[in-house]
Amino acid sequence: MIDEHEKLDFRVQQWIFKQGWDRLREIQCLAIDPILTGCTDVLISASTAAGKTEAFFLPAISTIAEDKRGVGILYISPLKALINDQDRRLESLADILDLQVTPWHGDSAQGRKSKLKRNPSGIVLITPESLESLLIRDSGWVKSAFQNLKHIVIDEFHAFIGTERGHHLLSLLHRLEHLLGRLKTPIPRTALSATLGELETVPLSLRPNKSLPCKIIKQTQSSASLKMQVKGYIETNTAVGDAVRAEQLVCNDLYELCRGGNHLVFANSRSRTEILAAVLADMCESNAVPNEFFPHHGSLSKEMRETLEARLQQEKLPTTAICTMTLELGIDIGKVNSVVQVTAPHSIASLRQRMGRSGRRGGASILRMLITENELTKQSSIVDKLRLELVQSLAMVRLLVASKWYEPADSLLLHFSTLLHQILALTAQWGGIRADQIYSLLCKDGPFQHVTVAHFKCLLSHMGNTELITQLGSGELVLGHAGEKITNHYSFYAVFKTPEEFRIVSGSKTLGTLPVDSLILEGQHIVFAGKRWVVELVDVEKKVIFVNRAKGGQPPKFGGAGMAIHDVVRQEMFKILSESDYKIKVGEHRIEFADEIAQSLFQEAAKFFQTANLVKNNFIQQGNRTVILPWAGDKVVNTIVAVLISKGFAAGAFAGVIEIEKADSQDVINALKSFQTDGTISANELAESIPEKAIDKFDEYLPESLLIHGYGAKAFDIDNAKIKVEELLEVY
DNA sequence: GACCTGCTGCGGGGTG
Repeated sequence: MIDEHEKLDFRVQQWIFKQGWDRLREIQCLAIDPILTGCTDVLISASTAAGKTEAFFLPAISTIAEDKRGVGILYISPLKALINDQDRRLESLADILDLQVTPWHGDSAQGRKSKLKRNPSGIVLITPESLESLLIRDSGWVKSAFQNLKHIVIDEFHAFIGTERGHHLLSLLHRLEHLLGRLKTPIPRTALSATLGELETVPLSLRPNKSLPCKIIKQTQSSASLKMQVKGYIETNTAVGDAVRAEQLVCNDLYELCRGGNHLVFANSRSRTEILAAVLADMCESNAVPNEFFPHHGSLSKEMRETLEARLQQEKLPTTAICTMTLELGIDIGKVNSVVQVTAPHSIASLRQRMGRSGRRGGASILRMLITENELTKQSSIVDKLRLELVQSLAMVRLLVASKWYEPADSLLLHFSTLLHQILALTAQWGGIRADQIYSLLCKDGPFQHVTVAHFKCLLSHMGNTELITQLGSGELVLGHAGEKITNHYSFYAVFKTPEEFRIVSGSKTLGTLPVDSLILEGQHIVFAGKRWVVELVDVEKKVIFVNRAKGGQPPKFGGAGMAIHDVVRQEMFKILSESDYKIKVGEHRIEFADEIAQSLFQEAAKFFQTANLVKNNFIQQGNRTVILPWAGDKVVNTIVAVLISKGFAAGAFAGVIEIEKADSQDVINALKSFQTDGTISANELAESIPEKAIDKFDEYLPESLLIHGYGAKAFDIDNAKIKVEELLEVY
């Protein structure tokens, strides 16, 4: 392995020598053979700053050093900022081999693009959207410029897996291989990712038709350790809306923990990011010290974000960024002293990604979680009594540390919105194309393999009826009037959309706005602005949700909406509550990772859990309300809620706990028994009663039947809901 | 009380 580098181009070896590296790292050595030979896909999984990019580029560049006709390497990134970073990092290596590097995205220099158009060669760094625009507008040039393409590499691959954009990317790569006549001799793909976990499933996400094998290269367990702590806070009954006062305790600790060093504080929402940054800046001012706390999120200007990124990277002044997921991906900010997570993380995959941002010079990663729970009153909801935000956080730490598990992509999604986009894109690219060609390219051999011929026919005929496409006398399909209009606008290229917001209105008063990507059913109970509401009417046209006040105790602080929590996380929560123990076993020892307040909050929750006998008691009657504790993921929970609403109950779910108003538990049990035995309710049927089903960008152009089908597959899981209901009913 | 990502071609005006 020591001499592995000698297989690289002589000039690449010289470059390595000039960097002062005494030897290549393990993943870099392991990547040399598979990338030089080019007859396999490669997945490189290693932490941030472990040299993944070089692991790909050193051998890949060696294979194109001699033959410079045409573009040799295509690098694809989810972010423009990463392309700019990569352009800088490749400069010296490319210079030594006299290779052209061209960043190609919406904001990159026109001059360098024109130069590539005249003389295509070297390395192109591009986004999926820019690649789409090249295929549609200039596929002839792409065909000749990429004729000699030897490698495709995808950075931050986990950011694409399971998403609409990821499906778009797979479709683009398949269309590119088709255009270049390389379906039989596929161009090897390399995926780079820092997210560890179930790597065996990833090759299928990289090439669904398996026309090339995939070599997995994984960083062996680094000696770097992880230090983590969960800190608890109790919020005394603050007036609702006094967000600043509520965050003061957390800010006192943040000030002590972070001042003087470089840290990232992940706050989960833009508004909380702003509040924390403002409170901390005020604290600096009143203590007469320079401010070193700054916000970073998607609504801030590019300039503000870049200034803060540069300040973090330079490490000249102590800096703490209070941020959302904008600082989660691999933008070049160097490593920080520690990472702080305020409020429960949304997924273990993102927690792992955030954690990897700390750990300087091979030292330990340091992660703290600051979790605030409400002080209990007589009115407190069961979500508060069970301290579910804290319990979820403890469960996620355990899964992160002990089991190396992370949330897999939902493989049941049908991606009809993206399929419609790709039909339009293919038609625009080819000018005219036959239906059977589209079907085999996109569905049979491409990434939309779940789509049946019947679905595809239904979609095409609807697209014909709505003038998105038109069939010529020859049988070929071309763009229709509506299709021309959509594809001619630059907004066509991206498959994801910025979600529209619905106004929440009570009487004549607007309470605020809510993105429509969450489940909203008429009759559903929701929490908004710290109060309980029942949805009366959804006006899809005007984008308004009319609500009325609902009675029934103090609403829970946590879990009214948000990202879907996975089954495995809820089961881990149930496990630690029923065992009254969250500590992590290592050999004979049990590792404590919670501070005193978090420990006592957990004990409170565990005691409530035991006293109410919640191991067995799945249906709880509280006055005229019934509460169900299914300990299941949100897809199953949402399915049970929708089933109950379809049977006339007023149901809602918070943090995975189902609450049914004005309902006797025996009636609820009977309703669930009939759901289990009558076998008539399908996901499509539940989806039909959803007022607004158009979630993804091109959903509005889908025929109603496919819209329902796609929504049903995305929101509901009848099979697993039945299994869960059977479990719940076992003792009843 | 979620969060994030991306995009064309052209015309007009200023600068060297």
